Order: sequence, then structure tokens, then C-alpha cells
Amino acid sequence: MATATAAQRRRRAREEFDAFLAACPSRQLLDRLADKWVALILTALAEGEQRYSEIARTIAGVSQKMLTQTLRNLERDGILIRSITPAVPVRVSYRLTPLGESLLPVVRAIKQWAEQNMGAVQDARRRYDTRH
Amino acid sequence: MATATAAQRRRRAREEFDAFLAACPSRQLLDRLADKWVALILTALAEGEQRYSEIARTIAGVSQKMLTQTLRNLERDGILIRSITPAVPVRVSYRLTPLGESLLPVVRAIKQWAEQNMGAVQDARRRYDTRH
DNA sequence: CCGTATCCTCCTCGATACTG
DNA sequence: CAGTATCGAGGAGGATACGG
Repeated sequence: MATATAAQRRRRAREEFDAFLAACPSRQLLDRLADKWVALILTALAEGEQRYSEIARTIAGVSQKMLTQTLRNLERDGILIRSITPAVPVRVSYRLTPLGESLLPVVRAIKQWAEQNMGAVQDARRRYDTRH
Repeated sequence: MATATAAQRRRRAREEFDAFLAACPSRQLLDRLADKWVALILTALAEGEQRYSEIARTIAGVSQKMLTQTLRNLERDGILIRSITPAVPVRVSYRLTPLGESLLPVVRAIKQWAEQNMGAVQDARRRYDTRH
């Protein structure tokens, strides 16, 4: 039956494309940067090493779970280093690696475009919404 | 009761932070760019005007629903223009606005960092995974 | 102080079917 | 050709409670 075959072809094409996207470096980077808390963490650590609780205070809206999870992901990616000072209570600090620091210009480029142009985007949205 | 008050304070702090993030230009831009299909659409349109079906063919993995939805969002944001040629069947074309074109260097910066450094990230992940 | 473990909710996205 | 409408599954992320 022709329709079934067409549906199967579409499914297969999608699976292949998903595999392509999963392997795509840009896609992977975009997924990381888009994580709700990554840009904020990178910006906080741009000024130097910070303790867990300092980051948590700076980024007042983050939950413990998400902060820990995001920091772990970034550590795994080699973007930052986690160092534990064994004391009571323990002291855990995070700082950017050179790889992490090399990401800062990209974050700043995004920030700069946003600050220069999101106003125009807002205007465009208002115009669109009144027309439709 | 002290615990209830602390919980309420946390909730309130989070709500304020959420409002801050919702208004943050960088956050808004990041959310757009991170949309699964936006970077691909921008890249496709970087070469010039394209018809709906051309974009759909180029981005083989996208569903009709998501392609239309993403294109509408980008049109609403003033990133691209949708033009309809009344014929049978109708012909709908999309092209970047100057605002949309100004976004291309940002996308390219992301792409460039990814292509240069995601290899290092992959290596870091492998090292991390074998250690843990 | 710095987490881990569960549960639960919202929201995105894909599948499918239908239309001018 | 270029959509729109509806439904359902899965995952992200927050609330809460507990642990070294």
C-alpha cells in the first residue's frame, strides 16, 4: 500500500535527520547554551572562581537540583572545574577552564545582539499581533 | 512558623527571578536560537529566498507542524518575511529581513566555536565518563 | 554546606488526519 | 502546495524530603 510506504519513508528520513542533529556540533553547543542556567553560570564564573553557595546566591532563581545538575554537565563537558576542599563543612568551588573561557566571547556576542536588537524584535511582535 | 516563611521567601525569590528572565533580552534570544529548527532555517535562508517546500526538503527531518510554527514565530519576530503569490496552487516564499541577516554572524560564531571545540568537549566527556 | 532521590506538572514536539 | 486541528508521549525542571 502506497500510503504506508510513504509514511515509512518519512519516518526513516526523520530518524536519519535526528541522528544527524544528534551528531551536529552546532546543535550540541546550542542545546548546552540554551539550558536555562548555563549562560548565567558562565557569566557568574567569568569574574573568577566561585563557591557553590555564591553561585546559588547570585542566580537567585535556580533550584539546588538544577544548579547541581547544570554544574555537573558543564564539568563533564570540560567547561569548568570543580574542586573540593575537605573541611567541615566541605568547601566546593567552581572555575572556568580555558575551554570554558573561550566560550565567553560567544556568550557575549549573543548578549550584544540581544541588547541591540531585541527591542526591534519586540516592536515587530507588537506590529504582528495588532495585524493578526 | 519559620520553615513556612522560608519556603515562601524562596518561592517569591524564584517568581521574581522568573520575571527577570522573561524580560531578559539575552534569554529571549537564546530561547529563539535554541528552537530545534531555527538555526537550520536561518542557514537555509542565508542563501536567499526559499519556498516553503524547498525549506522542507532541505531540512528533511522537520514536521509540517513545526516548520510552519517556527516560520510563523520568526515572521512575528521580524526575522523573516513571508510573501504569498496568489496562484493555483499558491506559492509562499520566505526571505530574511535585514534584522534576520544581522543575526547570521551570531549563528556563524556559534557554529565556528562548535566546529573548533566540540571535539575537545567530546574528549572531556569520555574522560569524565571513564572516571565516574 | 553541598549535595541526592522522588515525585509531579507543564509544555514541547511528533503523529495523524483534514482543508482551501 | 501550504497549511490547520487535535491528540498523546516524553522530557525538562521545580517541590520536597533526606544524607554525608
